[in-house]
Amino acid sequence: MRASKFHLVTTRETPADAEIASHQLMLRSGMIRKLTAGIYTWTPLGWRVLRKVENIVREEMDRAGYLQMLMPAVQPAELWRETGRWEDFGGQLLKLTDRAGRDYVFGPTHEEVITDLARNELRSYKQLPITFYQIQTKFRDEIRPRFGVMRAREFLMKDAYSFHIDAASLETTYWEMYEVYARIFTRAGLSFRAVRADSGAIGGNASHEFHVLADSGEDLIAFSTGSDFAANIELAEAARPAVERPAPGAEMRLVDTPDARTIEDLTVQFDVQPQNSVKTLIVQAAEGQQSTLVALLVRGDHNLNEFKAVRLDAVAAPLRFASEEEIKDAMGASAGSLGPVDSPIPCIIDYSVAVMADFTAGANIDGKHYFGINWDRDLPLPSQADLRNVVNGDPSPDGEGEIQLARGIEVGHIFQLGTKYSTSLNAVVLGEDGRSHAMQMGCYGIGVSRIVAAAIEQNHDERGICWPLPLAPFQVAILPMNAKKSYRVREVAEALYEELLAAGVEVFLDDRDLRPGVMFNDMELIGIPHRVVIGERGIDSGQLEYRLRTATKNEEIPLEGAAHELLRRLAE
RNA sequence: CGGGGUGUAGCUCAGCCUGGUAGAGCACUGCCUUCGGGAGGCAGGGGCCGGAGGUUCGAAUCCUCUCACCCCGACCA
Repeated sequence: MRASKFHLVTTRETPADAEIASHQLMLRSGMIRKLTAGIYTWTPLGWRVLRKVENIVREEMDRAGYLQMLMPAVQPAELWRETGRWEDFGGQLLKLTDRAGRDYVFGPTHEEVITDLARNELRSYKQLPITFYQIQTKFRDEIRPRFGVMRAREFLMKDAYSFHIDAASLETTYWEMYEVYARIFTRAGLSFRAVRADSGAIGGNASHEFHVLADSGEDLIAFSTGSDFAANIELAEAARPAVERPAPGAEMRLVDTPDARTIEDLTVQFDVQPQNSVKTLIVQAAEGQQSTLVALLVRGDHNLNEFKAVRLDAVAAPLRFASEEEIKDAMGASAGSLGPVDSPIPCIIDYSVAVMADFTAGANIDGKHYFGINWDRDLPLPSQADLRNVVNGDPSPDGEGEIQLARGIEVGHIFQLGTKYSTSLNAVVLGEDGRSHAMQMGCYGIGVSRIVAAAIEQNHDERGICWPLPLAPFQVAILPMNAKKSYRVREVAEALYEELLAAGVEVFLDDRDLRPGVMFNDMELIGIPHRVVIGERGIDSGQLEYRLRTATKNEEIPLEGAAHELLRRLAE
């Protein structure tokens, strides 16, 4: 590609509304343009990268024998009513109405459509197992789209669906897909981690997420230093403390703490360590409990894990924190002065709270805390559960090694759905036994457009993007210095360009006749991995200046046979 | 959806408090000089100041209402 024929529009200044590196760099390099909140145009530059990701995904899916297809983006409401998701999917579902007043959705996912197809097409276990996939635009009306294409409302997704006669077959395909995903992210040149995940609202048994590791990631993932344990923090169990509760060492006393509403206030104003205090959180109780609210207690330096909390029988689903008024009514005190002593509502404490002694908690009297609380002596030990997020240094739940936390960007998610959709949509086949069986299903997603942003998060520096070679919009940039004045520079640049082009290399010739600094900065911003500079000096000495985007120093390659040398380096 | 904020040229922003001819830098067009890390000069094009009402002789500026976008919280590829 010649720069003069390409649409390259870079900016020096960072658009005001871009927060994270990938969003800023995608806008500055001109890869994307915002049309409206959470909806983006991919320019020719961005589209080249998006297509690279898409091709890797397609090639690996095809190689595994999965069948590509294309389903409609606009789907009739009836199907969604059949599965109950017309109501259950919530506000993220974009609903449309046609001129006759019929309802539709713009597909946020395609379980309904594929299962409808499957119930009409699949009759016999002999047709199973089978896996379909598509790469298509999805729309989810996110409450708060942000970070550019990282969390867009309209986005490109690869979604796959598998159908099976039994759970064993589903499991086989599931793990096969796990391997295919690992190959895809490896080929894309990404550093990633597969972790156990909450199967959430989609339902089903096993589920794994694939995360690209990046400090700006919105998810926390936990993995073990001593084993292959890896899980989303939502799911990672906190090991029960191995220690016994120490004997009481202090009297319980009521202390005036008028200005202490948070654990931090307590540690600043009094001689209290966060790990020796207790946080009391009030949530809605499940139907039929003795009280409408329930108190959840975690150590002051721990955080409540809402996914664990909501799974407790006593707690209402979905999780709802009590309002200020509800707290005041039930407890007689405001948030900030709550605790287990004389609590009018049931308490559930985290395992780590059960082994605390001489600890501090609110007194359920505004502006007062109890210091030196001890279970059994001052109040009965309440029921216990795993309520908290794991933290760095916790023992791994499998007993091998310690927990380390890292930030990740979720780019893939695989689920074993079971028969959730095949049952509600009556997708059955005849088995070997001559009877009808609801098909077992799996579903498997990859955020194709999100991968582009995630790759940038993981691969950039102060100058711009550093594409992994498989994702780069162009592999080689040729920068002629002062070409207008130098016939030789033009000749050499053109010859090298043509030679690389003929060899099938995606090469970008910057023939814009700009000042060198502008070209260098543009090529570094858009992240082309290999760069060759052609100038009079180099031609005289028979050497061309070469540099890898991620390198800090120039190298020289011989002018004679430069194309071959570049091809060799590209193949490395 | 709650809480906070911003809307002035393609981009980054000033001007608004204290009403009186709409600005800068970058980008864009032409010419000249310059030419190995975002050059300089000259000349230009481009804005119903988000929109609608109101106050006023006069509104980007003050008031009311709207719309859009961004940030902080719960969801997801």
